[in-house]
Amino acid sequence: MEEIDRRIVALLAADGRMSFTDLAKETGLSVSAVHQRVRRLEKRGVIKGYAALVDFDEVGLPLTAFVSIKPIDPAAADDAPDRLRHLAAIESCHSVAGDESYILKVRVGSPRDLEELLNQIRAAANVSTRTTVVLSTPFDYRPPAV
Amino acid sequence: MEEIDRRIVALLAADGRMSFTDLAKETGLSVSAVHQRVRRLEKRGVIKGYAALVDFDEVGLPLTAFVSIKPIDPAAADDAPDRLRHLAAIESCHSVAGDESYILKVRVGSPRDLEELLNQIRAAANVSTRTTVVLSTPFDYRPPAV
DNA sequence: TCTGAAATGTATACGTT
DNA sequence: AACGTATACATTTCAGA
Repeated sequence: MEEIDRRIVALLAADGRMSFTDLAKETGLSVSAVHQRVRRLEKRGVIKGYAALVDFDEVGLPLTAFVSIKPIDPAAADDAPDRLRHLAAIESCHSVAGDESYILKVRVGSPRDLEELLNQIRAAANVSTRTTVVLSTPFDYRPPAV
Repeated sequence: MEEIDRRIVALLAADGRMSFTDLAKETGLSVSAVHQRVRRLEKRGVIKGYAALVDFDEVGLPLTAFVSIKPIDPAAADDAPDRLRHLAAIESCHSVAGDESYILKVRVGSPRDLEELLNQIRAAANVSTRTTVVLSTPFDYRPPAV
């Protein structure tokens, strides 16, 4: 990818609502040229979307945890992501190298909600779970240095 | 927090560039009422910012990993986050319960870059590291169901 | 905290280079 | 690819309820 496109991506990753006017100033292009480039980056999937970054404590989801999962039956088909997608408390699902097969990041309101979620995960995907509770988050969602 | 504010937060978490006009339609408020609420949510820190979601494969950062760290000297002051913040490849830093003290999520271009980053982490924070490489990401950055 | 209207600023389509 | 212009649309501010 080319220099100006990288710059546009970096600027929007850091401020997803930056106006085309400001992007034009930062890149030295005209507003319409920037506009074209952003639309092309969206269409090509380089920019997959935009999100507001939310303070989870403020919206009733103060408990974050990492949940590593391992199949109970290693011979069974591995469709865990499809079986877990409907659980909205799971923010992300990464397939990983190592002893376990996936690492999930989950957000819930309370330890009780976490307990219930773990039961749902185990039942839905036929897996065992290992949970690491997050105590605090010094930083998160930092934009990539593209 | 109140019903309409929750809805606004959920809508912006799912589409960070949604216009005030559309937010007004979705919530049944006037444009200026929505506008006021969004500004208030931003000011109160419920909405911490906005980000474009980037395809990391497309911007030259195809390798993601989780790095768990543990202090070499357990008696030393624990200022690892401050010592690691300057490393842009670290997207997030969570203090966790369990055997290790922090879990970092990192993005790099290649195994060689990962090796170098791990050396920087160990040197900067005087920690040992345990790295779990991400093979694929079935889903990520899902908006919270506020 | 809301509304509606006015003023300003931005997004987008289109024609041109 | 990029630019400039014209128009449509969105944001922002403000007075008043």
